[in-house]
Amino acid sequence: MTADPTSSVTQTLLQEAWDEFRSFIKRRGDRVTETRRIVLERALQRGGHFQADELARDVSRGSDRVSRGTVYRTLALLVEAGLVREIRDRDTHVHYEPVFNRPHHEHMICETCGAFIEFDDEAIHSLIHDACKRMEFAETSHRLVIFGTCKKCQ
Amino acid sequence: MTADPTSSVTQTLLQEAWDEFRSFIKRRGDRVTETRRIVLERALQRGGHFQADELARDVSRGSDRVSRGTVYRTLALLVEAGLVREIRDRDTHVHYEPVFNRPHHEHMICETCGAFIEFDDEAIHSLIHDACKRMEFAETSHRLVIFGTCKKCQ
DNA sequence: ATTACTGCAAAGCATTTGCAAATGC
DNA sequence: GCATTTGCAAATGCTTTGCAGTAAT
Repeated sequence: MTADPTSSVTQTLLQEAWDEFRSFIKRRGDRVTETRRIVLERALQRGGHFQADELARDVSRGSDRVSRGTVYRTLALLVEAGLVREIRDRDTHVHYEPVFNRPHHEHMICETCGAFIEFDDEAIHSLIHDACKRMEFAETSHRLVIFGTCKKCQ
Repeated sequence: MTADPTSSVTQTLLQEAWDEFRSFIKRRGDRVTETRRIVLERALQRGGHFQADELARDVSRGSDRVSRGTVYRTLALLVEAGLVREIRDRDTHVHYEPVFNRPHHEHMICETCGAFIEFDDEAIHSLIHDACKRMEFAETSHRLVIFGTCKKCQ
């Protein structure tokens, strides 16, 4: 149901995300800038997961250039806004994943080809919820990663 | 059921761990050294989680001094040997956790005080196993982390 | 005797930061 | 006009590496 192969992010989705980001920025009394719009756009356009440095390199070329430092600063802002989330699983570097308008899901990581496979399981969530209750722990979020070999690589 | 408050690692456990590490080293045709024994010992003595740099600092003082570089190299070896595992959750830096003779468990991380709370849930494992079967994914390991607020901090 | 291991200090590298210039409000 | 943001480049801090000396087999 995606729009077109080159950009998996529809214009409408981008618009909505930008509206949300803008409102977040204003709520904090900060400034809505073109630079921030560009970073958000490029981050969402990457689709799947990406690294800060990767995005920084991408954005440092072309007409809409944004400096490395600013990419890092804006990414942190996007995380605070809840539009992007940090993933720390594999290498030393933080990976990011857009969360805007995406349903909750867990990951399987193929140790052979590196693929991120998304899946979800209501029953697991429910058990996690129970475990928190049992331990008297107030959950804000959780993360489940399964390492192994994907179907293709077996 | 722990031995004494100052070191939660019994002498016997240390001995067993060292035997296992030694056998791993020999199997690879590498060399069994005093330095490696010291790093293993200090790593296990830390109990809970620790960071490489933390251990390096700890070990760089006192009579049994081991250099920073060697700590990192030995830690990598311990991971390969399966005596210690890497945890990448919180900050940019890798955390380590001894796995020798410790039962599998998941973590809850308190976002207020930073505590690592360990818990386990057979039912969750079983569902994870089912999910892998469904997705035709061959699991080698998994990791579940729940973020939130612990009982004390609520 | 060989070959691996260690310590040291230097190099790497993603990320952060300080500061002057640019920009939003 | 004033405060925030940006770009640039330099600094940071953990981690890795090269090399000469040391130790294990």
